[in-house]
Amino acid sequence: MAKKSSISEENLVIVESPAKAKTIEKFLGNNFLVKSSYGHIRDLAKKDFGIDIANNYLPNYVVSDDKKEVVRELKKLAKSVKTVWLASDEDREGEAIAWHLYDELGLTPENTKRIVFHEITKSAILNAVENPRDINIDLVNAQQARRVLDRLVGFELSPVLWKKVKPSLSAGRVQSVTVRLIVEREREIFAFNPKSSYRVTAVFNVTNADGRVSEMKAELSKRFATLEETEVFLNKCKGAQFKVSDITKKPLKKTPAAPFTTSTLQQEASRKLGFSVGQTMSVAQKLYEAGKITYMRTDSVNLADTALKMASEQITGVMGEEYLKIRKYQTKSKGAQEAHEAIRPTELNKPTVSGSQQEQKLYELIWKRTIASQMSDARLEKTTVQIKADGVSEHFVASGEVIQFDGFLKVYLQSSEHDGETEGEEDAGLLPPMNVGDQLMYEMIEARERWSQKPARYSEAALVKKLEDLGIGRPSTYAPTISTVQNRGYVVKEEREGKERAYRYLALKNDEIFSEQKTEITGAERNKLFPTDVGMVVNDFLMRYFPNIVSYDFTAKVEMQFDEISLGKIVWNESIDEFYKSFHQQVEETLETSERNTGERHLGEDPKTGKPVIVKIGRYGPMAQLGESSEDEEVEKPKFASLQRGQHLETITLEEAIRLFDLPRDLGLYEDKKVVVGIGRFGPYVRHDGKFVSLKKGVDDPLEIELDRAIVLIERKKKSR
DNA sequence: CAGTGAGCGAGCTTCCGCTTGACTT
Repeated sequence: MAKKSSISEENLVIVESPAKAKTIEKFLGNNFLVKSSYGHIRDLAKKDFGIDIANNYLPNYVVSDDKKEVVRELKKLAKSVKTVWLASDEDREGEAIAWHLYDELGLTPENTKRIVFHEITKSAILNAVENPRDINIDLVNAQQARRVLDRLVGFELSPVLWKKVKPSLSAGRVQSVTVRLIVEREREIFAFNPKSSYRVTAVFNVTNADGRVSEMKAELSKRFATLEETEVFLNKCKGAQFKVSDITKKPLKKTPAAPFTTSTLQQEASRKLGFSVGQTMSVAQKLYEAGKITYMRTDSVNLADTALKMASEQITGVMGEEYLKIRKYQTKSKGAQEAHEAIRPTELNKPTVSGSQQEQKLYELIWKRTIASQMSDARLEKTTVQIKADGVSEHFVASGEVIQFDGFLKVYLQSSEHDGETEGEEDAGLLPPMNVGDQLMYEMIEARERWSQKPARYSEAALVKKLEDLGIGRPSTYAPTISTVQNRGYVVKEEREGKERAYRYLALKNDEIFSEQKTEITGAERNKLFPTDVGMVVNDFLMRYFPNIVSYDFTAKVEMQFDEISLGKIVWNESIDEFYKSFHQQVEETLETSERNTGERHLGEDPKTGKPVIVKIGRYGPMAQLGESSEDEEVEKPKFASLQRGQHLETITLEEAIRLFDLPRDLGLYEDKKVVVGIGRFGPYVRHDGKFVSLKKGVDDPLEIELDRAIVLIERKKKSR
């Protein structure tokens, strides 16, 4: 429904989001016109930092290009109404938006009111209108300090990298710590030394009262460090009489998780639906714009009273009173500002929704999580059975769980913390009935060599969780930050194939021990974040010269300052000055004293020519160099070769680097024309008769490929056209 | 579609946090 002439209204309400504006307009009477500012309308100018450092860090704000039109319209409307209601979010950034609007639209105290609400419900909006206040200038100043600090750090640090590492690179309070996390995790993995031990499991036959026999799995309570110990144990088990030595039953309670925030939604959508964080946000945006869910960029786990009422009706109506338990959740995350509700369906009596498949799936996930958060605990009984044999000191343990009341599990299965793991717990089912003293025959006892797990590489969603734990970044920046570090070439999201690993396997059956060598695939990765060479070199540089900025608690420390500013206890530009004086000196000193950092490594000498072999970051990325450049015309110029996919400055060996200079390589003649293999701008290729055939990664290695195989590829290409 | 890597210097790059579309293949 189009509004009547917009000039006739007496009140103009300005919120941040247009979807929000539409909803709110319905709650307010005809006297109110509701418009959106589309977020911030101004930002620091680009040139000269946008800050007059000598003049108390006076910010120079300009209306952003894409907001000129918005500001023009708001200005016009503001003039035509009696009262302008600034209704941006109640957090640091929202308060600043209100202040920028006030300033830029030329408002006055007489015609302006500041209102806030944390949920988009009729009662919350009407209540806000009843209780206007003034703009909180201390909170605005805290935001200015935040903005100025980020600009100073980003715009002073990035140029240092341009001079010392490579042009166009970037550094910042958030992105540089993000890269650090990934680099350090990669090095932990590289340094990790897996240790093996033997895990022993057994299958016992349990005879029921009616004579039926069922199988029961049990695990030995101890792992053995060596094959010898394992064999000694299995020998002891030969002919041993196993008995049930103990049965304990313990009640177990499971509690639902809090409703979704941006970060937890990204994590669950990644685990259960395989979405990237960017994908989750754009699908959620669609649902939000269609009015199907509440705002998707939030750090709050709170639900509006109206939502609790809807949940209560839905749960009691469909599942019964005993499934209902209304709960209030508290946020645990550092620096949460809770300007919004948790992410929930706008109407809780709709378990499904129309739309694309992705929208349907994400919506259902949100619906289930929201409903489950207001449901009863699940009650389980956990049974643990101990099994022992005379003369054997170690014992087996079998455990089972029985659900006595499913509670919230009826709608929502929480996924485990393990990344990549999908829903469901261990295969703990029901145990067959038994009594202490019962004799059990073993069907089989197996021992399998197992390795300790290396630390897990970050997925996008796991990285977001880590950042949130450290209080770094905000709901609106998690997805963009992950794009930035990839766009800068610091991080890549990749698949890695696993490697084969041999392990020992022993089995005791019919009192005989069998031993076998088996193999497994280990270390395969899908959609995980890896640091690039540039990422590592930049991180090492920052760690050496700016450890304070890339420290994990830098953000937490400055946040404490911002809090003080927002309480009016300290003056914002004095706080910035204290930081900037020493930081700027640090920048100057680094520019003067630090060497160019290209991650250069001397691998040794080429045995054929005696020339040195080095690897470093060149203009076009990581490369190897054979020989040194020299002023002397007599001396041969050095040779260069790019590193291949999967090769890294830190780990490449002399032999691998030397082989890179074998390219381009003559394979021989085919149809009287030369066949040459090399690496070009677009990767490895085979050239024949002026035509190129690309080699697929992981299929053909340019260093290994033979003439026969190359001919196959050439012929295949000929046929395909 | 199929290398490049010296050194100089012009002119450019760059931050974080609020919001949506606007562009196509």
